[in-house]
Amino acid sequence: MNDNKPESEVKTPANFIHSIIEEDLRNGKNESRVHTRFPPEPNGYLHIGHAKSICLNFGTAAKYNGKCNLRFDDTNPVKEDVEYVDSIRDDVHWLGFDWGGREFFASDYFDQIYQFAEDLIKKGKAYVCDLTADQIAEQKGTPTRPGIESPYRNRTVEENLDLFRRMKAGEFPEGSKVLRAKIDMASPNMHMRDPIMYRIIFGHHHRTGDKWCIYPMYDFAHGQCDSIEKITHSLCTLEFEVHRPLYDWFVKELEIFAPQQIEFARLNMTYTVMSKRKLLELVKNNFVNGWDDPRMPTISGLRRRGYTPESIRNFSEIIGVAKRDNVIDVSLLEFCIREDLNKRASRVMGVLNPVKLIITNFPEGVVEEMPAINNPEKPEAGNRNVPFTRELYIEREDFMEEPAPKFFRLAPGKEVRLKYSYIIKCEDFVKDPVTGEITEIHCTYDPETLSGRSQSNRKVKGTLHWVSASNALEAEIRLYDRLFMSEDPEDVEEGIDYKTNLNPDSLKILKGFVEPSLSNAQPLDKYQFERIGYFCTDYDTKEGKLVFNRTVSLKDSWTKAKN
RNA sequence: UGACCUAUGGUGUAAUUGGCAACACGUCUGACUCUGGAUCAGAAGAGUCCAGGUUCGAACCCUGGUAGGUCAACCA
Repeated sequence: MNDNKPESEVKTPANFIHSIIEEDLRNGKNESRVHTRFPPEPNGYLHIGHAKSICLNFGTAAKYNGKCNLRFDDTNPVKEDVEYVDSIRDDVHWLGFDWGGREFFASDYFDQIYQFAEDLIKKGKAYVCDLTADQIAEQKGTPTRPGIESPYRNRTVEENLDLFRRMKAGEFPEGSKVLRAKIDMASPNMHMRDPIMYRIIFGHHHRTGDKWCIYPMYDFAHGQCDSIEKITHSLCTLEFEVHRPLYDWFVKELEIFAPQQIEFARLNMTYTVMSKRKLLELVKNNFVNGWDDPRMPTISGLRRRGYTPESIRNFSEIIGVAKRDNVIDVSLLEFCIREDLNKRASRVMGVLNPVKLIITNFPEGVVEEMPAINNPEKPEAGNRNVPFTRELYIEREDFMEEPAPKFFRLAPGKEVRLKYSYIIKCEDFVKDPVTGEITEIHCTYDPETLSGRSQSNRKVKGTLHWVSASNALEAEIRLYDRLFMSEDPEDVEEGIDYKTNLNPDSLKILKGFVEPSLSNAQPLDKYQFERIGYFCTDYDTKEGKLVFNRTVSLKDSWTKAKN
């Protein structure tokens, strides 16, 4: 019973990261500051897994009155692109987070990082190595076998400094030399075996252009950037756990501000893939229609699908943060969007798979305006009128010539309520003699069953949605389903490609009809098509052409009972 | 045959630091309903990876196993 408690007093779910932070706060560490960062590499679009990280980083900062920076980790010019920078900014912003002008790029710090490298050389902790990539890999050893030391390991400080400066000056070809940290080739941690700090790349950088021909590796950039920005808690995913000793080593040797790296388990979800590499592959090979295809787990895809920022933030909250590997059931994501859209989406009527229904005792040419409630969950959303006429379309599925048990809908001789309208009775139907398809359903209506009239409270088992055949708008309906058929698409036998698990029916395009109130629907407007599901207007909608994407279906106990 | 990490209902996350395993999703009932939606009421489902130990008492501590994950890119 905390109905009267202000939001801030409501207990928020604890996680191990917040426990660590609260401990730090108690100890007055970092002057009790909390400063996080979200550090994407601009080499792809953000996905729902990033959303988890974004919500964690920005959410944590907000919770402890701290700050969160947006920092692009752009240390590899051959993979990165401004297109991605722009999409990342849009997505983080759309999710509802603001970095208050603290938008940084690792490349902003290249001068400083270069200086750090020289500092390490001068301390005798780094050296220029002339080994080839293959040789370095070879001499690195394996997790169970120690590596061997590079023959260049003991060059003098002067020689190293000279060589490194000449690397910077572009005197050596790509791949001919690297700068390595001098740590321990026998370390059980592979990352401590004289890791590469700088490599030569003559690519064009999206921000620094051709200024540099040497670029720092992740390990010699990330922690340094964190330190420069005085990040207190550097949150990252589990695979960086083994990098932490190196992260700490650089910070210690450089004698610079020491952020604390904390690792958490990345998000996995059923029926989808989450690696940028695979998502890029799906886009590049046209298995989907771009990064923002509504079937993609990208933030832009979810947006186009009709997801709201609130639902994604809530999802991130609900799934929690821990260190064990996890696979979240997509049904939880679907629950989050249904819950949100149930409260906010306007109800409308749309018929996806139409069959004509004629009310034989209703006058021709008459249009009756039926008042309809826009959102029963939100009375202030008001009402609208829906035109009712003699000829309607109803859902083909809502009629059965020979009704199955517990089928509460229309069948010969049966009565049903037309939502916001009359109770009708099925008198007859017309069937195509060749195809066997039902082409027309003939009904009679009872005028006294309209709201407010004498028989309006009569109970019938089923209520159907409908549109007026003469007034409805044609619309393209895109029904999206899960992208993959198997729960774990990547779980394939040796030699089998995960793409064989792609769901061939993940997109079905229909021509349907919607009520005329939708004539002015704008892209991303969200609706509930009564009894069917939540839909949102697609970007492809333009004057005279309506396109709706199905976000998620309504829970459907009839379909479930049928099977 | 190394290092590091992890192990709690079908799924995910808790358990105020040693005190009767809780919440959410999902599943199943029933009520209500002009959405087979929503809402409401209820149920089933784990004895916490295994084996020992400490303790009046262990999901939490100790010992030893087992299983899974990560690490050998001039990627991040």
